[in-house]
Amino acid sequence: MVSRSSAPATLEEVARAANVSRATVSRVVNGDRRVREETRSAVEAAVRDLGYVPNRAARSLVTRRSGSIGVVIPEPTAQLFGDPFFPRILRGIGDALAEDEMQLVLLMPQVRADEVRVGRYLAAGHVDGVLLVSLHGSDPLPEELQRRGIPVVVGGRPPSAGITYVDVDNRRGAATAVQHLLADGRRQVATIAGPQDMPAGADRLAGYHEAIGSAGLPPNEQLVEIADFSLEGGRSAMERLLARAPRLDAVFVASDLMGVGALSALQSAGRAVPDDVAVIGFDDSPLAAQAQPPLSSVRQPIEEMGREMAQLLIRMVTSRERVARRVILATDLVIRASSRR
Amino acid sequence: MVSRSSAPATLEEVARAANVSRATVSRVVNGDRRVREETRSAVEAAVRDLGYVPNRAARSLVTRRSGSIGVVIPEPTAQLFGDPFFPRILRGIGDALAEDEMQLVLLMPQVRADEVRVGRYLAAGHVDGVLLVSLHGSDPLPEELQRRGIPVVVGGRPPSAGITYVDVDNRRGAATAVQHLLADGRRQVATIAGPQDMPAGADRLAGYHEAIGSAGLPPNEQLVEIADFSLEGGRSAMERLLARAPRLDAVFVASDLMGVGALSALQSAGRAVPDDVAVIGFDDSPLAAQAQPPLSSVRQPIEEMGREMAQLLIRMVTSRERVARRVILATDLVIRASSRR
DNA sequence: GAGGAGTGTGAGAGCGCTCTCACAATGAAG
DNA sequence: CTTCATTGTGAGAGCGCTCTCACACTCCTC
Repeated sequence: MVSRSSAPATLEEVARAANVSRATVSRVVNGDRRVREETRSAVEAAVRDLGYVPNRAARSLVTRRSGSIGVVIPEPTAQLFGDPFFPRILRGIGDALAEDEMQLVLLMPQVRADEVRVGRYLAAGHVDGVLLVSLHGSDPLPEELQRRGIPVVVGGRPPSAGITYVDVDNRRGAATAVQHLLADGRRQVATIAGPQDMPAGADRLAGYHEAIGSAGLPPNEQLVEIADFSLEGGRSAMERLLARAPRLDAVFVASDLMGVGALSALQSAGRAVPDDVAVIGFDDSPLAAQAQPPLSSVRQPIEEMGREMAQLLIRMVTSRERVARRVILATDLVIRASSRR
Repeated sequence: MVSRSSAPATLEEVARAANVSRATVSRVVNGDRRVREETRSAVEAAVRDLGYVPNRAARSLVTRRSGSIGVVIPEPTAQLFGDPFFPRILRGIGDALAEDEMQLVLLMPQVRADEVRVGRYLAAGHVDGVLLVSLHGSDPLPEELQRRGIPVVVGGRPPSAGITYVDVDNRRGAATAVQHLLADGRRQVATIAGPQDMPAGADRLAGYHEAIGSAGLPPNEQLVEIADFSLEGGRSAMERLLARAPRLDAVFVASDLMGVGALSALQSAGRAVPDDVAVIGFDDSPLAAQAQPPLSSVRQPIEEMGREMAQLLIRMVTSRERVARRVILATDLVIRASSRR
């Protein structure tokens, strides 16, 4: 029966009810093994009766751990995708944190001033560790925090070494997509790449080049266009490619949003997909499945990325180990009508 | 100069450095006016010198306030939109909370079991208040928390009265869109509505009916289709409408995603937009502007909604007032090519 | 000049918890 | 039967902060 009294129960009260000391209740609550089975069950009964829930503040005060971790997602990253990247990675993070009863404190700096404020906040030690999801690689925050001794895990490849991070295997994912196109008999495989100052953009282009090279084909810069990950950007990049290399018979597009733009440009140009031109996107966002024709795409394990980040961070926080690790998650190629003969 | 010593400075140390008592430092830090100007600046200097930051846990322990509020976004809501509803509302909330130095603790229950866990967590008093963003109206959580004396503000119209909430004026927004179509000379104005168990879905349909009625037109259920807020749902709903009422000359669609689906169905059916059929969507998501032709839409002030929710909650937390309030935010009609002759 | 009404400051209790240390009780080893 | 671990438990000291209360000073007012 949960007590209906206004003030929540304290350790003291539970101890009195169970006829033991505060210390013993604390042991039971925190899973210390050295408690007689009999005592333990008496305490557990008292905890249940009084509806006792430990006071986080009091616990934090003595353990010097807040039980919460900060998740920093700069505004541009949050807005970037039409597809639900943002909720999905948060979900993965949230899942993993919930298992350890850790709180997720969300921070979304929008302007430079916010970033400074957020940095100060994090450095003040209000959280036990920090997860940083950033698609642009230029953020100085992770190194700064690391220098102050605050555990940090970055999502996506960070600019500098020495920082623990989790990334999707953009390079291999892209290469696999291109290999698929080549195996299908396509010979003029173009690509619409993302911004080259973003690791995801650069890595996917590298994967494209790698696959082309491995197939023994000569590199051809006429077949490469850089765009900005937007639908409109994809459309105009496709138009430029068609103008420059009218004989292309396939295109690997570094995001689904751009892929949908490319499809629309191909349609306007009277090219049939996949008969004249095969298209493969990246992200496997809901958009891809709903496109006309449905767009083949490289699927990223976003939730898993979040979960992995959180788990790495928790390990750093609890073990105080400071070895930089990196985890690269594999992608899956999802074949749909846009690349099927 | 920020101290480089490992342990962060405490009130005690600041007090010693400034040659005053702990109480006085506390007064300065918390902006108590009754401190001599001279004393105050001495304390402030010491704070700066030592890089003092108050320990949240210690403060919480005595004030019985955690300085954080919980934001609950059930998974389906987070995933629902292709448009960035989720980051936008969080951004509004985050902004308002940052002004009062409140932490945003994010909770994303996915399954029923999570909801129970989250409910327990919130009821345990680990947060000072709760914001609940839910598009489905059936959640029992807000009432439960309210009963336990925890301040709650809901985003979107909740099922029961007596709960403070912030909503967008879905009804008026829809009515305005339909009025615009009618004023343009359209006479067979259809609608693709959202799920009727969601307040946003029901309210937008009500707005449609209201505008039709106000114009003195007879209600015609042949012109109403219910869909599920998805692109594919919009497409097939449009097909059904065309089959049933081939002479329709306009359609108000309760979301942009469905609107884009409707556009594609109209195109397949050989209807020119806006010449044969005018289309207006809802949400003003990025999708709307990128559609072909660009889709007119009803813009919702999402960030403002988040900000308003947070401000209402903060007021409830600090003033301990428990009067249920409601705030309805106005929408804007954004006219694009899809409804322009 | 006595009494009040501020105003500025310090002493000290205590928020609810963890954790060290001491100690009792038990059993194994010599 | 002592000695020494081993195990189970309690006493008590804080963690860093806020807030009440008391007190020392002003500065008026009659």
